[in-house]
Amino acid sequence: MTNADVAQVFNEVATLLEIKGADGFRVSSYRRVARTISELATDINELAARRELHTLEGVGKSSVAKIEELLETGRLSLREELLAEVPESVLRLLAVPNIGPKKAALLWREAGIESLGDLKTALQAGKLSSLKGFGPKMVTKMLRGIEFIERSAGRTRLGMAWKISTLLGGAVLAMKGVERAEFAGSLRRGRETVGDLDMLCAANDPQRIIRRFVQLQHVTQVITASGNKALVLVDYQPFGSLRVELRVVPAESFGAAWRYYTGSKRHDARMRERAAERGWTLSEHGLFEGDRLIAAQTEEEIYAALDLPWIPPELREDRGEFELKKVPRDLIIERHLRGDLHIHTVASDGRNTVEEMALAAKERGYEYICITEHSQSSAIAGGLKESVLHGHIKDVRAVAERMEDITVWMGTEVDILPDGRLDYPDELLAELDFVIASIHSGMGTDIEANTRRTLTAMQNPYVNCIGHPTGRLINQREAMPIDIAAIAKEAARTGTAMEINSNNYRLDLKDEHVRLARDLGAKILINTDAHGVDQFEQIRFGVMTARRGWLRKGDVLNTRPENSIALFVAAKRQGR
DNA sequence: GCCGTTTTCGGCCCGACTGTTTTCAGTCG
Repeated sequence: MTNADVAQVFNEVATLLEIKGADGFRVSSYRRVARTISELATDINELAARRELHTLEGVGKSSVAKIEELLETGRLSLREELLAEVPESVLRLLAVPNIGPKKAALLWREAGIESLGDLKTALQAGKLSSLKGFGPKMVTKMLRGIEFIERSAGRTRLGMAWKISTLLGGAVLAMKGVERAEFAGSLRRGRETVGDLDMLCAANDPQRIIRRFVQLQHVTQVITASGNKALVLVDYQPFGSLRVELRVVPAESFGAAWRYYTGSKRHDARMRERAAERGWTLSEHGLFEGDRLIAAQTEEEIYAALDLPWIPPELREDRGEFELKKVPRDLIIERHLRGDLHIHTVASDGRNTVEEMALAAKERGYEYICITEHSQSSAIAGGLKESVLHGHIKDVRAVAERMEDITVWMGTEVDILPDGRLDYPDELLAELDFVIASIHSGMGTDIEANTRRTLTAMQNPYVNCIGHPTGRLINQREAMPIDIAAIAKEAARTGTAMEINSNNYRLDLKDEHVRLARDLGAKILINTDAHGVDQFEQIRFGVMTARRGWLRKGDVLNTRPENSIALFVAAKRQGR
């Protein structure tokens, strides 16, 4: 079992206990164990073998025994006992708004509801009106919630949410009387997906702003609107629809509200603890000692009052940010990046020419790019046959000659074949400046086979980077099971970088994997995998992901000048 | 279930909102 497997079981047990009505603190301790394990840089099996499980934060005697049981037998008797009482499908009811553990238990016990489908049918038929907490308003809300779940499959990709937020933010800022408007929530923290968009604005006349807001052109449904807030559904085609919550807050306490609604919930909980230790209270209105206001106007003031540096939103996940004496000044930002080494053109499945891509990159202030078309096995993606690649190398070199103020390298995104060999011979790879190797097909379910396949590819002296290492497509395709820790160690050993693919469908490596890989010594490359000039801007999402993985400038290969990249390649080829 | 100790129990983050079997439990963030 992997760390993620163990964590999932603990999470499931927590939810099952919650439905059964177990003590809330007991429930949270299971969640805490799950979290600790999922964020662990070490293999849980190793820790268990070394008898060090008890050293983990929040893991006591009882959890040690349960982890050991899981690792030894692959099963957990507590989980099985609970599942004998509560069917697994009942867990999914919790995704519906206004249904928590209590109502889920009620639905299942009193009405025999075991799935979302059951619930929808029963709600529509008006069969639940006798149940406590299922009045007409609740029924309407729940039905809308179920429809939303069905329509959006849960969460929205960061890239789409970003587009919508930009458009909507502009509309709100343009309203008379709005002094300031900002987004909060998981969008601000740069999470790969977003549930609802949380938006804040500062204005004196909240009711007027709310009235205007619900009448905006793209608002298709008003879910609630009262006083200083509104929850609406907005629809911006072709990007899609999303729920947006706007709160109008006073400018004097904007920082308090922004911090609060940015979350994460766990980060906020830790902040409240810190406030409580000092006998203070912290809320969306500010930091208070009794009735006396200590800080509210800016986030910085609040953090400072609690003896903390201002913590960047991407770090607010309670993953160790409270132990920081100061936030690293060189935490990665977009401006640190000097180039992009994963770019497609019309020669394979891109939409722009080499020259167009190079000019667009130069426009962004990049010093270098690398053209990396697909290889012959990726037929659907217009992969280049060996003979065609020879010609393309000449074409790209010719463009490179002509370009001023930007270096254009020639590379490839070569397929990693099922046995770990590459889709081009070494002699051909040797002619290229930089080689990304990626898996595009035959992503198996066997973690050992997948891992071996990638390890083998990394051992090739011409492979400089593993592209999108897990192959996931957010909301579309699961990540293939692969041992990231093993790959990161080998990456560090062989001098191979691991990619953060900034495309908002991929964001692969994902945040926790980024941090793990960094901790194990791997260098990271943040690329866009741009298939057109319009996609360079997606680098933003890769950088956010990198920040969520706590990367600093020095951890990222493409913050280095071009000669240093060339040295990185040469060192591996020469076996240094 | 965990943790720390004033050490084997008692506390663990908490305010706002909402529907409503009207006085608060349940949910949310």
